[in-house]
Amino acid sequence: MTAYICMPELPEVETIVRELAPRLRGRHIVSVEVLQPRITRHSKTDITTVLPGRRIEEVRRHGKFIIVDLDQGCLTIHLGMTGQLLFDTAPGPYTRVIFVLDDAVLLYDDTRMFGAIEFGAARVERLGPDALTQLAPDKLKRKAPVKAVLLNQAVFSGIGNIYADEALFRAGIKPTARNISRPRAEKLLAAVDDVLREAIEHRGSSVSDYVDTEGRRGSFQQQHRVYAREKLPCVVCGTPIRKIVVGGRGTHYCPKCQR
DNA sequence: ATCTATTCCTGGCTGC
DNA sequence: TGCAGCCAGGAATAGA
Repeated sequence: MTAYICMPELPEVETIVRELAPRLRGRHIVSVEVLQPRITRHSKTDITTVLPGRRIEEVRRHGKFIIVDLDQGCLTIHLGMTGQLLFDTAPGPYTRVIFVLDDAVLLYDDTRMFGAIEFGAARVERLGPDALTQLAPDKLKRKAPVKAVLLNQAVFSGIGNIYADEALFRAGIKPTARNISRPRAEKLLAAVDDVLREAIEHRGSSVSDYVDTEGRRGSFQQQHRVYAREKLPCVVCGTPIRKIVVGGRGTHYCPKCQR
């Protein structure tokens, strides 16, 4: 099977949570096997001893974090770059954690191991408000480049590299702009909300030609206007899209439409 | 307090 | 053709 890369940002995690919640709600965890200890590096509690016997009450999301509420405590999952949750699949070379449930086996696969699984919500508590809630424009007024502010999960949580670039394009704001005005901040937050909701409708963005067994995965990559479009013509004005580095991340923008 | 650079990790791509 | 070297990026960390 060809692996697909979904670059899990808020819309991708939301899509996964919507699939996961009805399948996990009410189930019990039978046993847990950690094949790669690095994945549980942030956990203060050994998940292999604390999880067996727990009942799953709910699955929800904050930013890019998946939160599995249990009858006692919760489990927090971050997919990093390449994390995947797979039901009833044979373990492969990148299977890092195996959850045996009362009616299924759930695998956590992750090639690059940037993802993390921990007992408790310590890291979630350090996050800013979820990017799909009502956001305060004044929080964007900082000295750092506005794109770096968008990526700062302590300011707003859930926006990653793809949707930061896409929202800045839609708002007509250059990624390197600093101390942006109130009207521009409001415009940018409206663009963030638009792009995230549209992406959720498309089940997120998938990078590569992979189609799963149901024939559906994210398709929002077809709507990308700047991300991964370096040197291609701007969809609005035809100017070649430029790629620079902002906040240590590859950043795509239209030099004419974004000021 | 805020900002910036570096680190982790590996598949896939580039170029010699 | 083969392989070294670089690139991608979310979040933690160290340093400014």
